[in-house]
Order: sequence, then structure tokens, then C-alpha cells
Amino acid sequence: MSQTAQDERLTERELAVWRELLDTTSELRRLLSAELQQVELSPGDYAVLLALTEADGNALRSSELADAIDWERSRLSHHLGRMENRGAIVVLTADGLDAIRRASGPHLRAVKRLFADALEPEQIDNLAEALASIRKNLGSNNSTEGGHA
Amino acid sequence: MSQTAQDERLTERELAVWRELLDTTSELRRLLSAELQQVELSPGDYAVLLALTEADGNALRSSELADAIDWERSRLSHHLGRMENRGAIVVLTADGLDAIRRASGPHLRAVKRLFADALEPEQIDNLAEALASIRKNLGSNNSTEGGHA
DNA sequence: CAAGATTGATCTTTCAATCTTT
DNA sequence: AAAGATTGAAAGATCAATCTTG
Repeated sequence: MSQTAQDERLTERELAVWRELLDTTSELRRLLSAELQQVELSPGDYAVLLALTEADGNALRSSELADAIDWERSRLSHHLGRMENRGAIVVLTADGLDAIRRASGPHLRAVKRLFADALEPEQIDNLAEALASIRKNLGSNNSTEGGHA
Repeated sequence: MSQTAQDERLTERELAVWRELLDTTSELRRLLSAELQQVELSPGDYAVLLALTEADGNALRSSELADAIDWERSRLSHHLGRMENRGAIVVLTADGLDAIRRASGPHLRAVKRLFADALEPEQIDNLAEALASIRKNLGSNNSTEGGHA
């Protein structure tokens, strides 16, 4: 499945990179979340709206939406309820479209600024390759089984 | 600050890798969390205990601990309260040491299995380099300012 | 009945006060 | 008063039922 020795312990180096991966992505999520807050959306809101925008006819069945953003059904259900309370959107209405349109420009600029601008094309390739290897390994590995929740 | 052109839009490729980074790390966190649950610890518990284990005398002031794991003070305060309720540990007691000892073996093996085993040494290096670039860029960039919360 | 979807309970995180200590 | 720390309330996430529909 994997290319490196399976039998040895995790090295200091590997552990350090692992922690750095967790810390860095946490920080990125935090900053992007703050960015989105300026247009009154949570990261969850954004994920939901984005998935709907990208779907055919701007609509998805609940379970399809859950799959698209890889959420548990119950989490989605609660979240949609909250969005409704806030006068937000379940299936993309004019308001919903408006919200995501207002958000996506700043959001994408933030992703570029915080992430893409930091990396050379080759680094992007390397990162993509590393993530693909991890993914591939998750598929064949995974004691908890199943893939996701 | 950065090496690539600042003025163009985020490319499809960059966006795809960005999403893949978010998805992959989410999945890793989920699996590691499930792993920890088998020894009755949450990822938060583990972070707290680990920081204390690595500290001088297995103790830290509250604000130092918060800094070490990069949490807001209030979050740490609530979490420590919950750990106390559960009969867990604030400053590392015998029970706390015991808990982290029981957890760390399985946890580190899981990190190796899910993360390190998937990557060639060169991929680890590449990943570390990409993360370092992102970090460096976060330092000089960051509109929300400050660094963390 | 089984998959799709919602609900309630509980736990976690965040935000805005508030209390404490120097 | 300013930094350190705690608290309460509200939002978000998770788990185990439960309800709904095909």
C-alpha cells in the first residue's frame, strides 16, 4: 500500500511535519473564517451555499448536499434549520445567490492571498501529490473503516 | 513576500488543491479523533495533556498552556472545567500521566499509519517546505492581523 | 423494512461580559 | 487600569433515537 517501511516508529521529523500540518491548516481555517464573517457567513454557510451554487439548477436533495460537503445528515439538518431561523436559505433563493456572490469574491481572494500566493507552482504540485498519497493510503488503510462518518 | 504573481486570480488548479487540503486534513482529524476515543480522550484532552507532558515539571500556567496549544483563554478554561468534572486532570497528576501514556502509543501509531506511511521521505520534505512557505506568508500577510485569536 | 431526514440531548467552541490580581 | 482568568449565553457539532417514505 505504502512505499516506506511499515515497521518502524514515527520519526521526530514526521511528527514535527504532522503537527505543522495540523497547526497551519487550523490557522488557515481561522483566518478564512474571520474573512467570511465580514460578509455575515459562517464557514458552514459558505460550504452549503457553494455546493448549491455548483449543483444543477442550484438545488440538491438533502442527502446529496450532505455527501457533497461530506457532512453527517444530522449536522446538515441542524445547520439548515439555523440558516432558516436567520432568514437565510435552504434551497438557493435570490437571497442565497446574493449571499454567496457577495462572499465568493473576497473569499477567493483570501484563499489566494493566504494560500496560493505563498506557493510556487512546483510547491502546489508537490502538495497535491502528497495529499493524493495520503488519500490513497486512507482508502486502503483506515481501521475505523468506512471512509467517512 | 511571495514568489508568484500577486495580481492574477486564483486558478482552478490552486483552488482544487486548496479544497483537497481542507478535505484531507478534515478526514485525518476525524480518523485520529476516533482513534483517541478508544482510550476515552478527545482531541482537546490529548492536546492539553501532551502540552503538560512536554512542559517543565509537567505544569504550565493557564496562559502558557493556552499559548502552547494555541487556544483562546476562554476555550481552555471551559475545557479544563469539563476535564475536572470528568474526574480528569488540570495539572498533570498521576491519573493524567497515565491517561496520556495509554493514549500516546496508539495515537502515534495511528499518525504513522494514516499519515507518515503514506509519504516518501521526499514527500515529507516537500510538504514541510510548502507549509513553511505558507507560514512565512501568513506572518507578513494577514489582514485580520495579530497572528492568532 | 430500509434509506432518507429530523429531533433532542450533550458536548464543544466562540463571543462578550465579568471577576481577579498585580 | 491592564493583563490573567473565569463565566454565561448562543452557535455549532456529534451521537443516539425517532419519524417519514419509498
